[in-house]
Amino acid sequence: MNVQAAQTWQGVQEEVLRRIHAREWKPGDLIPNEADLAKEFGCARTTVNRALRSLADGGLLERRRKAGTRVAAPPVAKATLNIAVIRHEVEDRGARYGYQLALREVRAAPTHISAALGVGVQERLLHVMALHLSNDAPYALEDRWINTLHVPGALGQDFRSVSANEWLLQNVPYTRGEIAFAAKPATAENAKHLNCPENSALLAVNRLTWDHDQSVTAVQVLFAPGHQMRTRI
Amino acid sequence: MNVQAAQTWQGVQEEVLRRIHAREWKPGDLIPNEADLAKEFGCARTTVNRALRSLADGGLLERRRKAGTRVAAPPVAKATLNIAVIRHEVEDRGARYGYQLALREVRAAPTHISAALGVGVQERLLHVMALHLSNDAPYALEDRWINTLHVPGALGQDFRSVSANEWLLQNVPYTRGEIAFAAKPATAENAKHLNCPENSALLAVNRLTWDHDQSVTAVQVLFAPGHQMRTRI
DNA sequence: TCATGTTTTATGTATATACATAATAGCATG
DNA sequence: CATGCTATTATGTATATACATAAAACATGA
Repeated sequence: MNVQAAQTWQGVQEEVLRRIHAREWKPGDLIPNEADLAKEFGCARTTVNRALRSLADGGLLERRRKAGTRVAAPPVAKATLNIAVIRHEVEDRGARYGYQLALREVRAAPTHISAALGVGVQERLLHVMALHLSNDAPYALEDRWINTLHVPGALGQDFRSVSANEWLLQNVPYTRGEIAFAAKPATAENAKHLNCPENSALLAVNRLTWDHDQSVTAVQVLFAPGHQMRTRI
Repeated sequence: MNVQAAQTWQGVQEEVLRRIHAREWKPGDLIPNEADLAKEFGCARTTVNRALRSLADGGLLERRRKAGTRVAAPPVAKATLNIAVIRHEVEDRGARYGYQLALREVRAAPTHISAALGVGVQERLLHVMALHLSNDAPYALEDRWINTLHVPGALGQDFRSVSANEWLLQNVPYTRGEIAFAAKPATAENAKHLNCPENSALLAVNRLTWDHDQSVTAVQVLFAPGHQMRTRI
């Protein structure tokens, strides 16, 4: 057989990938154990382990102690989207970034927001709406509620020049969060800000972040019509 | 200082994470090198390397040879979405899956499709449209073009009981692909299939997959209004 | 001053070895 | 026959050691 090959974990990974793509090892198949592969490739088991672990992280292999390693079936594609500061997103596209604060108020939140943030319904929270611009055209509309019980420092910010998006990321840590992607029709208010027809289809990204057991912020970002989020698999 | 701690790479990772969250190491900061951390934690450098590498994979750290390791600034959130077979997606939600083939034809594709697939404009490709149902309600509309030059076997499938989505994943390997998420208004035809008003906001997922340098398929999946894709960060 | 070559340094990787752990398979016992 | 114990096995992890490599820092010479 094609013995030898590379002594690097990347080399092993490549060969394993090749066998999967070539259907030598089909989805669901049990592949040889690490020790055998190490012997075949003429490298240490550690090296094989590194290669297989990396593929398992990527979802292409499934590993269980004693049971062995098998090709994932069906091969799940993992799309990794980078959720960055919106300013950087715009600048990375080579466009000029602009920012406009549309609203800043402190008041009790709608029930679905206070419930999501895990605070009392009568609790007064910081509500910020802002428009992000790309080359002076509306790019995204940010609608955010900040849990001021956990982040009192936000009350001292006017968010007129630095967006809440950016300020929070730089000043308030979070340990976990949830993201949901959906399509929503533009409300009259959305349409006014984004300069698009009412009921336009908008890509909505909803985020909810937590710092340990304290909620930090709930935000909805609505992108201008036609916006795409892209990634490779 | 708090010496000792864990001898496991997960333990080291936890402590490093704690320091980042506690802002002991702020975004942009250079953190101690592996050898020093190993000495501090009383473990091998390999163990520290494993912990830091894992955090770097997750986007929380940035590492460069000689330059050292620093806390990523801004901390980029990576949202990983699992793109699975639609049938499994429905069944995982505890719903009954249904499938209806809406159209199957072989003809020249629109130019944007043939361009994306890298085939001649007059090339006849396999075009399949199908509806995926969840508890008999429309769940997603799949609009797919298959590069029959590379996947001639698809011509022998009628896709009446097994969806192209599933058949391709089980029978045709791919090595890379692109995914784009967007919101689109429902066309009259979309609306008819998805049983929703025309111009409803629909979440659209476009995928283009390749097997080495050969295109495999281009597909657009339109989800019924209100659909969300969720993930944790 | 600038370009170029050299040294230094932090991360990246490979290896042998050892032990830990999860899960299966087989065995024994009631 | 069911049930629980035990041995086996494949992956998971920790360690010392060694060397590779990228990149910054430094030195050198035109």
